[in-house]
Amino acid sequence: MENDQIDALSKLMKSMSHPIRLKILCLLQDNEMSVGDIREQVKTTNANVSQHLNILRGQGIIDYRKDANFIYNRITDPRIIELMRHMQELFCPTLNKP
Amino acid sequence: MENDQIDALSKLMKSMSHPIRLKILCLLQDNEMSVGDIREQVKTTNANVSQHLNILRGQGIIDYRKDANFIYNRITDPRIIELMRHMQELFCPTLNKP
DNA sequence: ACGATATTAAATTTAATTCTGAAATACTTA
DNA sequence: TAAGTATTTCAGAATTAAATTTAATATCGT
Repeated sequence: MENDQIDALSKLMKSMSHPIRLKILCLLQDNEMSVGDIREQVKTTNANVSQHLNILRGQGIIDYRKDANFIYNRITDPRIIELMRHMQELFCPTLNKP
Repeated sequence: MENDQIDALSKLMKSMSHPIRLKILCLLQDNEMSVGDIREQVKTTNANVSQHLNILRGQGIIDYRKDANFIYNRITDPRIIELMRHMQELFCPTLNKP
């Protein structure tokens, strides 16, 4: 594995590994959500959520659509959904048990 | 997914997502390696490698065995190997192509 | 035991993130 | 247009992480 790829992957992982951002990604696995909805779940300020969303957008992980004065966010990169699924499977034993 | 699990996973990911530590994990995917060997590949100081190894040890990701005045490091958690493999598959298109 | 090499630990400095609160922008409805 | 709601931006303070330097410990071969 080459150094460029390692750097790129480490940036991606770093952007995902903040607890608030990881929780946002969990929430967005299933549904798209507005900033306000996310703020409620994550229990922080609007500004804080907005900044974290920007970091995820910068990595091309999420995207948004505008409707009225709401912004609905969703995961764009299917690999991220796949990765989240796999990590939950590996590290969250209480989930996905039949 | 619960908050505890999110926090635990974010800590794990954070510990993996430093470029030097990610590279160390790549190197250790196949072989065990001494600190000096790692230092050569990663091109930094011994002390720096040692610090990063300590962080990975603290997360239970890697382990070591002593032989003479060498310390051979290896990945202990099979889930980490599995995760590394999967991430390379998803994000490193040049690898694993037949 | 001595000198050489490998490794770890502690302390300091430097740099990067994160949070907060206020102000600014965008859109909607009355 | 005025007022209300949702979101973003900005600047600074607070926190946390990283690198460097230096000192300490351990093990080998002779």
